[in-house]
Amino acid sequence: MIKRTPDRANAMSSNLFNKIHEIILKIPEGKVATYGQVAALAGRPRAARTVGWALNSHRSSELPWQRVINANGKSSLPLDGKRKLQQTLLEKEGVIFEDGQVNLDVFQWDGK
DNA sequence: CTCCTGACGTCCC
DNA sequence: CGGGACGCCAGGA
Repeated sequence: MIKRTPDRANAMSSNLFNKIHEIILKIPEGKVATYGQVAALAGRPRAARTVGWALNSHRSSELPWQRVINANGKSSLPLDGKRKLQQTLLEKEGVIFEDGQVNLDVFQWDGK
């Protein structure tokens, strides 16, 4: 008899977070993605905030949070210091900041 | 179970 | 163009 393992969700408590993490890791160097974009790829186009929550909650050093910015092409980081750090890291990757903001038309990740 | 908060996004004024 | 308010999703108290 096939036991219907109702604990399917038990396998991964937070599928969403895992997905977000995976997507962010997929962002190529020299490119950036917006919270909304990551959320959309994760399957929750309206969960842009959740993406930010995931990063803030996890803040894994292995996670290139630097490549995740808001739809304005800028950092949503409230801390100016961290914001500067992000800009510096991205510039080192080849992302050009124009007046403190990135040209998404050029550096936004295609998602592929 | 209800209320509050948060690395966002979009509309309105 | 700048500032304010609402909506969405998930977690913690």
